[in-house]
Amino acid sequence: MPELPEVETLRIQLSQLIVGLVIKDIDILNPKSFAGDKKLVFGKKIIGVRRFAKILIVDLENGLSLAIHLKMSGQLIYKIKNTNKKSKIDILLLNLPNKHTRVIINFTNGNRLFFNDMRIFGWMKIVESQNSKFKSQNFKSKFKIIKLEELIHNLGPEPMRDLTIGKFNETVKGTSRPIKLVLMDQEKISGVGNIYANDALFLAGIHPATKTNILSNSQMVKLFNSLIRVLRDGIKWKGASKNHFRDIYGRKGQVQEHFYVYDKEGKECMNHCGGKIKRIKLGGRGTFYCPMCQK
DNA sequence: TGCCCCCTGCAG
DNA sequence: CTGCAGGGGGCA
Repeated sequence: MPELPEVETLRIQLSQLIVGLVIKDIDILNPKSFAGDKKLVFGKKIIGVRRFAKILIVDLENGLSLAIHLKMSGQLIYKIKNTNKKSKIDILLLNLPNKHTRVIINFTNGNRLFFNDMRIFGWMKIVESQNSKFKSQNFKSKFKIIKLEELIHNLGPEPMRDLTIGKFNETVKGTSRPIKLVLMDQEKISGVGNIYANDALFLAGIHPATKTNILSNSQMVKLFNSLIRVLRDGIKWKGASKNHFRDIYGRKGQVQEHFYVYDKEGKECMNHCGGKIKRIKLGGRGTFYCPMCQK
């Protein structure tokens, strides 16, 4: 579920909460959700939290990292060890672990990080970080350790961090695929998923099925600016929680209150153009647009 | 480049 | 019951 803004929301929160903590041990409740030898990170301190597109990287002091992908239904929720103080946040978290909890990271201070994932598409993997001093032969491990580089080297540039309008043109041009599929193709542009692709195309006034190579320069400029805008607003509103997404405290984001066309089939277009939002299927994914405003 | 699949659960 | 869900890997 999470796209770039949702994962970025978690990265910001996690970096405030878990950097400096030491992993005591890890409970793997579903083996499909965790890859690697968990013992390699026991007793290791967390030194940073990074994000590459929709992948979170929790860096450890020994040159290993925990890579996390939430896919469609993953949640990361941090719970503080029993406190006497009752905050609103505690009330939200009364029942964890729950039936969808797949992994629990236990820290030496007693706090815990819960990885919930209803559909079991998401994963946590132990990886060797770039520039790490970690030597795999020092460990008797039955698992081959993946390099972080292998996980991320197919990712295209991220719109906000890596792209200008010129580079955006360069990356995207030359294909006749529908523009929406190109926006969602992680090897072309990384971080954009179904919600933000739909809404960016609405803001840009471009029909999602438009062949990419017939877009004009001015349309490309508009699209790039729209993309940046929906992603930036997405982070500002702490992600979209139409379904599963929760922030690190278990709270919903606000983006779903600001959808332009996503999930609005049959509703009046918010431009008051008189059109109603249509839903079609593109690349197997639900696609929403205003037939009046998006040509 | 497009289609099926991985899974669980919910709405219609 | 069918179809669908913020993703993406593997296969023709």
